[in-house]
Amino acid sequence: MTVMETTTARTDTCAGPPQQNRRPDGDDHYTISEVVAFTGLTAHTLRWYERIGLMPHIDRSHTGQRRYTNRDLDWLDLVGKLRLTGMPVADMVRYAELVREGDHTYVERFELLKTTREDVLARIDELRGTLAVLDRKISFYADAGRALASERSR
Amino acid sequence: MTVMETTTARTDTCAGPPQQNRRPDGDDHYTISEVVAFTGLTAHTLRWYERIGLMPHIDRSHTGQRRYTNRDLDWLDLVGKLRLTGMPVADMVRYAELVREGDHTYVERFELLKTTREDVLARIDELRGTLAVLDRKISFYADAGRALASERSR
DNA sequence: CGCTTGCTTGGAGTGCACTCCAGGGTTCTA
DNA sequence: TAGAACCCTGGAGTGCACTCCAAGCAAGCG
Repeated sequence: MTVMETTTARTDTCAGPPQQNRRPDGDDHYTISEVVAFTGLTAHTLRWYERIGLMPHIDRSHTGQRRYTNRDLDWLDLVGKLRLTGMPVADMVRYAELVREGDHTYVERFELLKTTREDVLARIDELRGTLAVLDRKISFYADAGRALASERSR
Repeated sequence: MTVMETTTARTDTCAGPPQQNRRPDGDDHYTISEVVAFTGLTAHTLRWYERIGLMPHIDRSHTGQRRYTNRDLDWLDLVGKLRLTGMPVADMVRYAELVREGDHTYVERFELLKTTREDVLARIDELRGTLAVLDRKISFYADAGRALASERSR
């Protein structure tokens, strides 16, 4: 029995609600510019992701142009989320390698996700700390502004 | 009447609880390596901050070595917080310029702080979104792990 | 006094994550 | 079938935020 089928990569495409405007599985071949429209990334960046191993090798048309699938879009969604966490690209490449290597990397992937989760929580806490400082300064400025206003109206 | 005294910079040093191990105002002269210990920044970075205008000109000893004051440390605390928000250095330099320019930049500083606050709130929300995705994947992996375990024990 | 450690400078170098370019082939629309 | 718009490649360039270097002066110690 195989818990995760690497060939269909269900484990790594459960990244959220599906995007709109997708074609049904089966005739899901998107050009690079369509993927640009979906993801907001540039074509340059998409090719670069592929070069550095952050994307699997993308299918090609008979003339060599890239044709992305729904699965590729799902993967890009996940990558987008991981990028938002501030995870370095090198770490995402590592994760992509683990996925490619198959089921036996399960534990390492799990650990990586949990570590990332902790990092995100820590970052949120950090931001809450800066928010407190910001609020203190903002209310200081607001008070100063009120003092200025009453000064002016006198 | 002057709402904010730029010379004492009270407005820009209310950044939080004071650091430990500081000397009392009056004989507060710290070498660059002491400031490194306080802030966690490198000496290179401290000099670079000064060069780009993110720090005011720092006092010098009779031989030309930098002597930081408590006020400088307060400012570095604030810079550290702003840096944690992800604010670009160029924007922090802009803020530093506003402080140097005096009271008439009050409104602009206020706006800048409020914008930063909104950015931080948006960033926290973004991170919460990624956290949701991460949690979904993590629980997926946990379930897969349990399935694997029961498989093994059978 | 010599040695180690610390500080000074301008300018060059680094690592990251893209971003763009030249020079070509392909696909779509009128 | 022509022209516009799109896509391909390897490699070079960009912007940010540091980070380091060389060469020299200064301070503390045995």
